Amino acid sequence: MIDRNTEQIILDAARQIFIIKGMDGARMQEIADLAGINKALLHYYFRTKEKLFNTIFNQSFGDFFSRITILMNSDNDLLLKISKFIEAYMDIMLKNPFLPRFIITEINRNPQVVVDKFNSIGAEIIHKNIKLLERQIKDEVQKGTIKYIDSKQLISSIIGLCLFPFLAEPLLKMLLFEGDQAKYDRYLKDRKKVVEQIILDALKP
Amino acid sequence: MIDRNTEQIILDAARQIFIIKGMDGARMQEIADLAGINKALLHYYFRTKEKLFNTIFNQSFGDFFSRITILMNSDNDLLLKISKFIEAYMDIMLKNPFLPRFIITEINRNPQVVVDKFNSIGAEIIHKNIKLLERQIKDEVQKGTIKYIDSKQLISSIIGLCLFPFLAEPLLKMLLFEGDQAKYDRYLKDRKKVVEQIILDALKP
DNA sequence: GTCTATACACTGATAGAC
DNA sequence: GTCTATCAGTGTATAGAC
Repeated sequence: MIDRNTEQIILDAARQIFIIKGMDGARMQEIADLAGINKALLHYYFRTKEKLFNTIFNQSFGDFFSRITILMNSDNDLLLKISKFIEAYMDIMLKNPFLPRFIITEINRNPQVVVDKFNSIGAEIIHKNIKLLERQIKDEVQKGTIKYIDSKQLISSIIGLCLFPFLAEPLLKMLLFEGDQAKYDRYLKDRKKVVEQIILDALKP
Repeated sequence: MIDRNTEQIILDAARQIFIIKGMDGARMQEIADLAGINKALLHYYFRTKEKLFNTIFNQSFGDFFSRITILMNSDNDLLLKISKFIEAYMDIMLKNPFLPRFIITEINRNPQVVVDKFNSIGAEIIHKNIKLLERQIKDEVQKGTIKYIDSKQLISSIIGLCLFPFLAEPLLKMLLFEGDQAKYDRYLKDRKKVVEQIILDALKP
């Protein structure tokens, strides 16, 4: 009925196109060309462009969040947990540098759909983990182990520091590195330690 | 020849649509409807969709950078300059919350065009200001007034901390605030001081 | 300057042969 | 499962009347 190999080839091609051009900008013809097949076969496997897109988006989005959840699940000491989170998070992004922009772009196009997908993928477990992390932060603040900072501000700062270089890559590369890719890669590589340092300084009592 | 009033109405409508839906997702019909005119008139004023889009994008992009340039031009002491920058930058974004996502989305679609536009808008003056700021950072590091940090890492961290809440708004609102807009507005309002605190802590020798 | 009507191109989707 | 050919819908753009 379905050739898993062909299906995978289509998904790989679709992912590349959708991630760069987004749902609206992507063309079925482009995807077919990249996959080395014709349009009709795309529809044979996925019926509509929207279904194909949703498959890609759900994969990426689900992957994105499940990895984060795993990261948060460790029951380490807070500072160690944060350090490990930053390191692992940056590693994931280095392997999927277009993912953040893809998700943000799609959010821009249709925020509601993203919220719905998030809920269908497993909002509860993620919420639970975030609440847990927030509680941990508040406890440490209470104990005086770390300086006062609002837990939501801290979490968004960590993620923002990690993601921004990927979200704004072309701009930063142009503004700071005169378009030099090698220098930008070096910057990305160094980023882990910098983010860790900034966050730890911010928490030092 | 051209009714400046009608032109402005069209631009306002086009901006709203393009900023949310992007170049590919926007429809001329939608823009015409929002402007209260018909499609033909859009073409009378701007000939093509692409020209209309470029007008909007260049305005937004140019505005975005010229404001930043002005901010950087003050010859204050570094720490004061950074504090003032964060404050003014956040104020600009609070007034144009969709701007960062609009620019990132367009970058994703066509990075080269963005680079070209950047160069045509006035890359030299911006580069000059960035180099100046980098020099200032390096000098202060040298003098020991601030702790060592790579100047490019510092600059991107400041901007990232400011912009991320706007870039990822729907996600953050959902993940951290259960979709509560009022809470999110409060978070944004507090953000200035948090970013300032984080950066100043990172620079404390 | 502004409208209605329409031309023209493109793209998603399907029919049907192999 | 895979292809070629084709349809139907949509969207940009223009022609021409007022």
